[in-house]
Amino acid sequence: MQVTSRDATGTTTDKFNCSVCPVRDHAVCSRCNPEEFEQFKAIRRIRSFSKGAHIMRAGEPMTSVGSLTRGSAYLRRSLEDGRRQMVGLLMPGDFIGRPGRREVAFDIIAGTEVQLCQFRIGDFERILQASPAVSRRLLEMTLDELDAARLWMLVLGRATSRERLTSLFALLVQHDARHMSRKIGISAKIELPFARSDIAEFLGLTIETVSRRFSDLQGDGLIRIEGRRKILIPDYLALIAETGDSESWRHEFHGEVCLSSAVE
Amino acid sequence: MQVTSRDATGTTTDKFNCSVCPVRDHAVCSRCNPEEFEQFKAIRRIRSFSKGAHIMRAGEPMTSVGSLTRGSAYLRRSLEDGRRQMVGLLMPGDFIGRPGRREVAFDIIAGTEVQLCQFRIGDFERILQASPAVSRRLLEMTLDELDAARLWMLVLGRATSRERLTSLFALLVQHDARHMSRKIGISAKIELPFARSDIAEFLGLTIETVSRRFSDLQGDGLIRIEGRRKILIPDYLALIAETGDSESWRHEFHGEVCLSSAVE
DNA sequence: CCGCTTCCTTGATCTGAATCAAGTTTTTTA
DNA sequence: TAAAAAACTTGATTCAGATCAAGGAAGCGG
Repeated sequence: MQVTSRDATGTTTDKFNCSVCPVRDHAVCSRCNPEEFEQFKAIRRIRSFSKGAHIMRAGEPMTSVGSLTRGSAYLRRSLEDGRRQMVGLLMPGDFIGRPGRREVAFDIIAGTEVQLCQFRIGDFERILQASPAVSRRLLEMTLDELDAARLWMLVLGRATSRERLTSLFALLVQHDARHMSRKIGISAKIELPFARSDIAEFLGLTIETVSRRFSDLQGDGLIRIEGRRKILIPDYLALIAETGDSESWRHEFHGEVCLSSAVE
Repeated sequence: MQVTSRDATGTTTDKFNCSVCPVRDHAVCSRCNPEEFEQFKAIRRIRSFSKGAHIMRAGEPMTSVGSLTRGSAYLRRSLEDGRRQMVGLLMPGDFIGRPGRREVAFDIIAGTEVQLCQFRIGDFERILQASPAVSRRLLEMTLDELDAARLWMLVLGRATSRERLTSLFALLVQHDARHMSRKIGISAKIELPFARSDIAEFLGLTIETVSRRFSDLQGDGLIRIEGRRKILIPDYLALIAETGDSESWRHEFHGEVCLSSAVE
């Protein structure tokens, strides 16, 4: 059983109830049988990180893995002269860490206040070995992330700055839709989990270019900027028509797009 | 048991001996017990594809999965106006296809003559359900591919054309090293599995830019172009110093870099 | 509420890679 | 083995996004 501890960025508590866990039905533990679930409960440790904190740093030993339960975080990798690229976006339910590897490969940074449900890597690996339900779920999640990473490689390799920004909006709308298990209407409102500089790092652009494209898209009526971190998308289909790959952004909805107009 | 069949691009044969399979010790089946191994043997189907052939096409139903046993292939994804990006490189031992998904997400194209060891997706999924060894191995392979994809996202998002090309060379040297289980000396010779236009698609550049950077690197003595598809790298460390991320290309060797000079 | 800092926007200019345009070399085919 | 096609290289020009530079708006700490 875990001793309660505290460090610079986070706190540990055992007062956490899995039955009201916000990611209970899509995290790595979501397909466990009751017995496996008890094992996880016994070894879990809830921690929180404040916005901007490093959850892990590339190169340091990987001591724990776990699920992101609240907030959002991102994976980042840097070139030696400081150029940076975000290489992944972590939303509630996503798994953090890599069983079978002893060293962290990417910086993981809290984009907002973040809450994690962590396990020491050895403890987790023991459950992983023993439980086909857990390893199957983790495989499924990893395969999904691999597909998403490859889809994003197309954006980074070939899309224009306008296409990149509209693709990011489409991605965020979908994330919301999936996690809120809400259907998307013709219009949508998204909360940006990042500052402009983070968006630039995500898209492989500079902050100035990102800012200009925000203005352009607003000028063209494709988005409405409502305060620094909120944007309204009056017509989702018009937006994805600007991504250069509307087919896959429509398709990725898994058939949940609601085409009815007259929402706005 | 599989009936022998033939189609436009490939042939099926049952004359294939797993005990001399070139990827026996790192493919998805490499950790099976003898019983599981027999199951694979019973359902496998060997097929070959000629250079340039589509092994699978994005959007079509995924009917089979399998291992690449000989040759190399790549994953590609296109924007609607035809811009293309390679999003993965498949070498012998790599797994093709995605259990749990019914539709192919990427075009898969044979870069050379290719030989595959395929299974019908349903057959494979049955073994995957039953065998922890197979699902653990597939998880491990998928996690490795995810890391590789994310590393490449940094190249596509932030690297200059010169850095992209040197990174590709570093990647190919490492692939060789890993598959030949041969240590890398200070100098290396690589066989390019692609034409210039494929390299351009891989790097997110145009063919003209790729050609110019080849010439520049040769002019600077970092490579020697020996025929269309062979290049000699006289000094690997000098080459990776040009990638903008020499640390990770050195590191990725898993400590196998041989620093002894006087090889050339 | 004020001053400070951080974040964001906009403008002017520059630059690396794209595009357009020939040529050259290699490979294929007849 | 000659002709045609495909693959590659090099040069001139253009352009999207980077860089350099300045100012404005929002959040914050006292």
